[in-house]
Amino acid sequence: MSPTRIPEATVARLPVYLRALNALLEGDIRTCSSEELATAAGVNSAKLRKDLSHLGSYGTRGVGYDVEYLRYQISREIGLTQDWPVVIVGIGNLGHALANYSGFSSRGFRTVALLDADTSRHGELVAGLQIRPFTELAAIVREHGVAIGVIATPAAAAQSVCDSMVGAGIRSILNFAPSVLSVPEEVDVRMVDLSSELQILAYHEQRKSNGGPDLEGVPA
Amino acid sequence: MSPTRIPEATVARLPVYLRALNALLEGDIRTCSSEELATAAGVNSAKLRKDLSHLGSYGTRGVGYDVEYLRYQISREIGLTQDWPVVIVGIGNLGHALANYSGFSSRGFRTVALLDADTSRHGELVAGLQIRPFTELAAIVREHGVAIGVIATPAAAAQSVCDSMVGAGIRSILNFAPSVLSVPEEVDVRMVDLSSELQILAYHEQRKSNGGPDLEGVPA
DNA sequence: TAGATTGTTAATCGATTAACAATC
DNA sequence: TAGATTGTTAATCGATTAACAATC
Repeated sequence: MSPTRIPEATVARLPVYLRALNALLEGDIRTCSSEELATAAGVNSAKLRKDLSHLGSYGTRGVGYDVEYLRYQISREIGLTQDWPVVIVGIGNLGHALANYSGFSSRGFRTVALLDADTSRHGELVAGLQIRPFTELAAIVREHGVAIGVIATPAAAAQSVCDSMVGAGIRSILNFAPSVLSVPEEVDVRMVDLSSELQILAYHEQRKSNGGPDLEGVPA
Repeated sequence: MSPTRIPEATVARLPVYLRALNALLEGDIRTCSSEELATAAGVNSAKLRKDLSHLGSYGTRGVGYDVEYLRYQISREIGLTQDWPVVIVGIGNLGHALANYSGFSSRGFRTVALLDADTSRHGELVAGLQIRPFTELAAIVREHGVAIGVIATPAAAAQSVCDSMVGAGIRSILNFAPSVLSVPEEVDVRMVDLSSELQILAYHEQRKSNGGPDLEGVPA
């Protein structure tokens, strides 16, 4: 009943739980405890139960959770029971990969157009859709009611593509280009930086190799 | 002098600062204040200064930071002044995109091999490298001292590829396949889930459309 | 010296975790 | 009733932020 504010950290884990529930269902597991689901999702069970408690009370004490039912409740909470038309701009290798990515064309999301500025690519078929001119963006957004745009262009083009998206009425943008985007307050941008993750790994790897707890590898 | 533990949240932002510093340098800006750098990175300046204070004292009060010098210090902290040989497994569209991704072949990282199980792809040239059989993994890891492996295979293959990587001595894995990986304690896995981000956007978008502060859109 | 801006302090806020009462 | 497991409480931990003393 209450449109409770769900903590941001919890929201970020809901997709992980959803994936774990799907994996359980594929293994024909119909019921699970918080312990089992937490293991499948790679978190600890106290955190999982706390997270789920923000959505409501969808388990049964002494028994556990009905996998199918919990999956539905999480999907509904995220908004995946609605239809989300998506447009992808920049159909290089990454855009191509995204267009084919199962998570982008399943449950809730529907890629309605692939746009690229390169005229020589127009008409080319990718993931069952023809690549179309970037200039058609506004018309496509209007026609399909697109609320989410994905940017997979080179960094140099990203801000200008972003501006066009905002101008066309898109208020949620997923940015794969390695550049910070300026947007009006009401627009939500999420940045996925492929190389950041690699750098974070390198940081930890370096710590492993170098000093154990009590500095080591210091030349005499 | 002290090998201070840098907070995880700070580590995750260092790549962002690095990118912002690179952008400033490209614009021929040699000096910046915490305020300017924070804007370029998309964070607030108090957080930036707090983050940088964990690395050391690399600014000048009343003046700001030397862009080049700060960039070097952050690079060194992350470990990018070392050479990190990387191997990518699974050369579909995503693997292809990663192989060409600038962040993967610049400053510190060096892709030494692209592997795929599909024999029909072997020998194909991608980003200047020939695709090689997955069976050569162990030999390549040994030869080049690979410490970081990237998985860009379909979900079904990911765990088995991961096991082979661990067996070959890789201790840091970046996983783009949508599946949770089981690894020994000493192995570090980071998961990049392309569709999670889309789902998080959808959640917020849904909130925007539906209820303002005082529930709305409730049918009478 | 006056102005600017860092690096640090301390207060606040949010997230995690263990423990357990509620209850199936 | 006994056993199991949720949902919640409360304590701990870590991250964020504003404010300002230090200092260039």
